[in-house]
Amino acid sequence: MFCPLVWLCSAGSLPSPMPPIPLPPTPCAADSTPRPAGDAVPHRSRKPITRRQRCRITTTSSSSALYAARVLIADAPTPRAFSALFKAASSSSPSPSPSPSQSLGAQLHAQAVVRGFLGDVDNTILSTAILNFYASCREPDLARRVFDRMARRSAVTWNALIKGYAQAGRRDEALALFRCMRRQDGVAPDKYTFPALLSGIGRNRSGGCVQELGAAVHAQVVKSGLDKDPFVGASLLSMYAATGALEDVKAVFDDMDTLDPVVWSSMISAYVNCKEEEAALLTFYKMLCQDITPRQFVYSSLFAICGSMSMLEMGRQVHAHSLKNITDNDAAMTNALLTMYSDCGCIDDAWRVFDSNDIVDVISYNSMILALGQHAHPKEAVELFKRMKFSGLIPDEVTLLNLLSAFNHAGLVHEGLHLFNSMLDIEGIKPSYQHYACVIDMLARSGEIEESMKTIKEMPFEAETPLWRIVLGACSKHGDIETGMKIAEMLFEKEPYEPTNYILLGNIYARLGRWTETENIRSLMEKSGIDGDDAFSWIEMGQRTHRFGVDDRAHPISEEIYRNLDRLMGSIKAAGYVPDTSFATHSTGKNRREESLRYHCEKLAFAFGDLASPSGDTLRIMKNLRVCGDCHSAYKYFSLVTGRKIVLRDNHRFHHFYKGACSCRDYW
DNA sequence: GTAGGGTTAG
Repeated sequence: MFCPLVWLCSAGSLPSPMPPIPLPPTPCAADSTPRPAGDAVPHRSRKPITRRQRCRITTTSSSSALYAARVLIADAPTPRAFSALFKAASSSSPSPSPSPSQSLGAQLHAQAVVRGFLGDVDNTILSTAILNFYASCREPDLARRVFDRMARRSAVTWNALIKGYAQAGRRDEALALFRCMRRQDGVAPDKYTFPALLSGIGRNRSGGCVQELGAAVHAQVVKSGLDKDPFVGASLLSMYAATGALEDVKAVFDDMDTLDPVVWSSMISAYVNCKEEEAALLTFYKMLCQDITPRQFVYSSLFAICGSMSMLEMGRQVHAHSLKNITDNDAAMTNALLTMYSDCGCIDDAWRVFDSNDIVDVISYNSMILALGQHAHPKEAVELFKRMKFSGLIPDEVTLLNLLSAFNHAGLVHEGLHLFNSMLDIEGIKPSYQHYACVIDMLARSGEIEESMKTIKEMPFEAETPLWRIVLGACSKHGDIETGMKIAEMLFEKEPYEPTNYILLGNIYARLGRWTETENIRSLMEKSGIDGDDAFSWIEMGQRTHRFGVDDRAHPISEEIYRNLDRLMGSIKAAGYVPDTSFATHSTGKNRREESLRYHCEKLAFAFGDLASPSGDTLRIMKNLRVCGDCHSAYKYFSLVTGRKIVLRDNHRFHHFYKGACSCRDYW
């Protein structure tokens, strides 16, 4: 049986040191003779460094740090000064290509060698600073080279190297180092070690028994007496949240007995990760009751909850709350706010947040392009993409995916294919599986099923079942029974218990009026005990969420809702609505099929909203599955006869109904 | 010379 404690205490060995290698290129290669400490390289000016310049080294961007570094080296070229400079170089964010901070660090490293600062046996502090610099740049192997050359290593040295491997996603090497550290005399894991190690376990969920590893490290935390430390506790919470172990998350939190804001923030985010939105909100209220002022991180999590659940009123309240407590702008929080408004169906509010944002980054643009695509504004998405490039920001793979998705939602196949075919040459981004999946979805959805199958065969990736399901859905939409059956058979083999596969094939038969086959599939599902997801819709009204299933009569004012729906159906029929019984999935006669469409959940939700809100108000309705074609038609007429704007969010996108038309132009 | 929490796709 696996024993965490035994595992952690096992005699794992530190990977053997690598052979010595040349240090990073030095700009002073010609002057490579090490100089004793304090022997300064000749310089042009010796202006004394000011207090403000020293401060800038540790607090500001790498370009300011570089300037300050030059001044400081000229002024006080001591090992201690170099350590401070490496700290400045480490503070900027890592980048995959050689960044200014990396080149600055490499220059400093060379200077330190040239000046002989690393020849001294007692160079632990400076070497650790250099090691930490490479670790921060996601270059753990370079950090390891510095580590291997050190005569003495402190706990700080070990911690920095463990962090380097953990943050680069190299969990096993981080763990091997941790085991080695435990065996060293005079060095013991401390409150810095565990956060570094735990972040790596949470980050890398592939391979090994992640939960057992986490539990093993947790046991070591307790053994070290650090389980009450807020930094260690927050790391433990996040690690357990990443592995989905909510009970362990709660146990750690309950044991903490802390008022530390980051621990509360981690707890809220853990609930969000585990899809426990109500518990997250409750924790937020408890946090406020403890007089802890929330920071940006907390609001980001709350906006994500309100968006995912389409709780607009709650979202507005949280937004107002954040305005009272947060004075400094933060890109991530603002981006979360933008997405919250979009997810709640308020694309105009999302625009307002985007336009008023002082710090606009790649994710801001990506989020807004995504929102515009989901709300059927492909032209604006393209304009924003151009604006993004004009501003100097470089689009990434998500940008192109979101833009492709905007074309897909609008059925702009030609534009989508043009972007896809030119993305490597023009934007320098190689299409990933997701880009292929989006294009295949676009082709199939538009009726080009043969072309989509050809693309699946030709793409350099193996198609996964969700992608096949998308094409099967398109076969249902376009009545391609031959291809649909082939895909369904393959899917039944791979996923015999996935209900959607059966439902989609059943829908193909139903839409072609082949009721015998439809019933056969239905009885096969029943015999096999396979249950599909029940469709439901919901609407926020009077600070409450009202949920409706199909033919649902559970609502307290159900009778009034049904009466209103019957009245509305009469009105829209008079205006020209004709029920589309091809969307009914039962074989019973035409009248019964019409009846079965009448009380679909999205129609009930609209009838309730119409009853419960002042005439003329916009109604925002959500559905957990794709909107039914007949309901889509009915909604257009609802908007016509009631004069209301209706925003319907389904599991894929938004439909804006107004004056008898939908923003999707009947393409979805 | 070292540490924890948040945002974008499908």
